[in-house]
Amino acid sequence: MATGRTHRPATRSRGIPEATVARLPLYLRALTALSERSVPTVSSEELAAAAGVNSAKLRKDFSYLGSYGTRGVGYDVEYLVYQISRELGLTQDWPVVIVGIGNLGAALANYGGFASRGFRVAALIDADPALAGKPVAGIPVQHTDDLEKIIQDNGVSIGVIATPAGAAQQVCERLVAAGVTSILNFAPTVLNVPEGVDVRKVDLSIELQILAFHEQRKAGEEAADAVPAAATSGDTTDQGPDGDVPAVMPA
Amino acid sequence: MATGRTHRPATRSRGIPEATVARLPLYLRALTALSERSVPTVSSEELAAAAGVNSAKLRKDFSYLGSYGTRGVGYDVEYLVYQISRELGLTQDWPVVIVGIGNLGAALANYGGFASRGFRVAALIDADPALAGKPVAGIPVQHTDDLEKIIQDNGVSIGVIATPAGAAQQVCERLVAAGVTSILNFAPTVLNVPEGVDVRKVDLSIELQILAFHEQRKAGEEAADAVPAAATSGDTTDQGPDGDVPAVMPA
DNA sequence: TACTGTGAAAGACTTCACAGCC
DNA sequence: GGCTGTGAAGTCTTTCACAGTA
Repeated sequence: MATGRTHRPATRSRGIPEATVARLPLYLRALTALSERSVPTVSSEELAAAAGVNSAKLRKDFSYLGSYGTRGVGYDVEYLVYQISRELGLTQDWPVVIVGIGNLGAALANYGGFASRGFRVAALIDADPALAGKPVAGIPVQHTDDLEKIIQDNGVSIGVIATPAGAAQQVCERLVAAGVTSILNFAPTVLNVPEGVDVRKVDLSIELQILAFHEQRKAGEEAADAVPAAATSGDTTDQGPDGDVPAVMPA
Repeated sequence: MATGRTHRPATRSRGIPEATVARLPLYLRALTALSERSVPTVSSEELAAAAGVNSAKLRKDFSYLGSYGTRGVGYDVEYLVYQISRELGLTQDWPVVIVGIGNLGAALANYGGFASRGFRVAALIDADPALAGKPVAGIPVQHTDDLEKIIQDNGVSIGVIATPAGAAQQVCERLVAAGVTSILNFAPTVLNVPEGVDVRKVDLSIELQILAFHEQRKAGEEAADAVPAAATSGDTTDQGPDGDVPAVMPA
């Protein structure tokens, strides 16, 4: 999914498939919950259910990390938590800046899921002078003018953009120039970045649009039952219309 | 493919690939921007750049919808906007409820990207009685007690969950029981839903974790010249990165 | 000429199914 | 017996490359 990829020929390094990487946080979350309940071990079947995937996929995913399970028994919860955390790089501290402290930026600043996973909100930045100095989630908002200094002083390599679309590219360029090499973009626009910089995007309305697509199709199917209009090439019972997807889908 | 029809292009064309569906909103966004600038036509190359994908992929994607371009010329912007909107089901009105009006719920309620795409926030719902009646984004918050009535009165089929993780499954069940068949879940938990209900999830911290993974790897590459085994953290029981699994086989 | 539309090839990801180990 | 780890098969997605056409 559209991310500036820096592919090198991969000497003999750990080539974990991108799809697997995207699921590791899911497993980690499920494992953390088990850990909090002091569950010592878990089978691939149980963990898969908790993470919302199937067990074959989970085992395959884990096989890319190494052989961390015990046949006949399952996986040691604590050990797996550690291994996955390490693989994801969550055993280190990641200072993060959030640029654009509107509703969304404030929500992000308050979001508990960051701190609990090694991410530390090092600074909040906004272009509105009226916001400067005002605390959000206990952190004073700083003005965009100081962006470069903030990045450098805090050794920030991950930036979160929650500005309006119109400001995003410019903010992005300043972040990159100041040393940021990973960007999480909430602005509904495509960011152009140089090689070596990763961008991931979250667009709230895109997800809704995908839901609408499937929702519409459901409605269409109901109607098709009632009035079998044209025989659309077709066939088989409607049990499993091909696009109908399992409950939880990959992001 | 066999379907050479140019008329009445298959609303019901068998199976647009999921990957394509997920990109349609991206194209739509880029096209909308062009439309606002009164650009009449666009080539696959230009549009692809604006959407952040490559042109072959875009053309392939469009080929699933029908033949909406003109060889030697490109695509008519307005026409494509309409076709994609229709395909996504955005030409109809989708009343949506948001459950959980914390920071994130409020941000979503205020988010402009919904309204502009056929989504209408029909109601805001929260379990906190203190919030009841207070307007957020101009819409008064209603109490969870009335959830079922709200869903039914408004004919809502899409629900957005922005509650804490602990409340999400229960809210989900009530939504589904009341008739909701598509859910956008922001709570960091897996939702169990019956067949026929679609769930899409957005987990803000997952995206950051994926970035951290790549970020970590970048750092590793820089240092790769130095020492083969970074003495990062003690790999006590671990096999170590050396004698490791073959990871990925060269296909 | 310039660009779309699309088979066919390549690649990525998922699932199957079972060998191997506890 | 129960469960992991993994080749192999199957499916989905991307990319190539070029025929077709306004």
